[in-house]
Amino acid sequence: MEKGDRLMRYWLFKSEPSTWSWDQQKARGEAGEEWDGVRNYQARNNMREMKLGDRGFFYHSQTEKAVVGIVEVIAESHPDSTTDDERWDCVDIKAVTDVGTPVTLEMAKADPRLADMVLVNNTRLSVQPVTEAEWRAICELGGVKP
DNA sequence: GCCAACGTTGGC
DNA sequence: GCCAACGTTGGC
Repeated sequence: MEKGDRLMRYWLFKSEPSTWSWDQQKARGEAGEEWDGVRNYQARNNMREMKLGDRGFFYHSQTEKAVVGIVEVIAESHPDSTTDDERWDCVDIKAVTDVGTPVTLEMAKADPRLADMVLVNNTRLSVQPVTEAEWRAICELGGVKP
């Protein structure tokens, strides 16, 4: 492997469907959308780690509490256009595919492979890292090719 | 609608 | 630099 190369990483983006839903994300198509409005350092730091082509789960909080889609990072960290505050950056993501069987929080909690997943243990973090093993497990539960 | 968990702010 | 107060998030 060459210098600077790095394996694809996996992430999870959490959104309230009433604020920004998977349908809205899909409607943006290839153009994608800024994942703006994040005002939490940990979540921001995770976005700063993201590279083009990284994949992520799209999670609906509140009413649905389930992973409903898969997204791809199409622009690396840049200033958040919704604020002049220089502290806040964000990435752009586009919808890649639906998760056929939405993977609910309940399902994630019930699966021993996901016992250490951030989603299960730190419910409040809105942008989270996902391990490759967790990625594969969720994809399997959701009926998606990883 | 409530409450627990957590992050952030501001006074000292 | 500590800690209490406050605000927000998200599961139930």
